[in-house]
Order: sequence, then C-alpha cells, then structure tokens
Amino acid sequence: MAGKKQGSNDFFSRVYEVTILIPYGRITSYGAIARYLGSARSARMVGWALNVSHSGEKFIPAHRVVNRNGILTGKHHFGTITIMQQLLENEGLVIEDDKIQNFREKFWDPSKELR
DNA sequence: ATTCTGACAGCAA
DNA sequence: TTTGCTGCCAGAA
Repeated sequence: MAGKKQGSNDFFSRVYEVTILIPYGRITSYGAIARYLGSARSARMVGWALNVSHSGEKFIPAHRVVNRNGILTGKHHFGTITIMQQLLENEGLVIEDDKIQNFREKFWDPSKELR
C-alpha cells in the first residue's frame, strides 16, 4: 500500500497502545500520555484521539484518562455523563464532584512505569 | 485556503 | 486560590 496518511494515524495508534496499558484501577492524564509519546504539548490531540477511539474494534479504557487536575473532563463523551465515573468507581476509585480522590496515589505515569 | 473548535497544560495576574 | 490567555496540532465547515 502506498500513498496513505499515516501521520496522525500513527500518533492515534500510539495513544491507544498506551491507554490500553493503563492498569486496572489506575489513571493517567492526557499530558502524561502526550509527553510519553514525545509531544509534550499535544495533550489536546490525545483527547482527540480518545474521542474517536471508540471507532476502533478494540476496547480502549478511555475512562482511565483524565486531565492534570484529576477531573473527569471527558465524561460528556461517553454514553451518559455518569458512565465514566461509574466505570472508575467500579475499579475501586473514589470520585467526588467529578474529581478523583487520591489522584496522586492512583496516578500512573507511562514515562516512568513504561520505558 | 482560511477560520474555528477541542476529552489539555502552563503561566501570568 | 481562581480566572483568563496562549501554545499546541488535527479535523470540520
């Protein structure tokens, strides 16, 4: 196959790969993933990638990705605005006012955990 | 081609 | 501490 735009596709694929590696009951941030991928200032692209992630066949635990404040900023992109929180609580996380409690402890940094 | 928006993050005030 | 602006990169209109 020749002549295809694999530019962003490659970036998106990497976002998915990392997201899939997030351990059960743990969470990370958009910026952390972006930085791990080498584009520290492309956190918004990570969010965009996750936005279209459900187009793929593979399940992407996008609910384990929140912003740097531990706030569920992407909850509006799931079926309902409560499903993201429910998924996280189901994994043992505690959420209050859309914010993950003990965020620092549950945080999983791909740049440190992976290599 | 140009403009606007977005599941963010960093910094100034 | 909170609010607002800017940078970043892709995609939609």
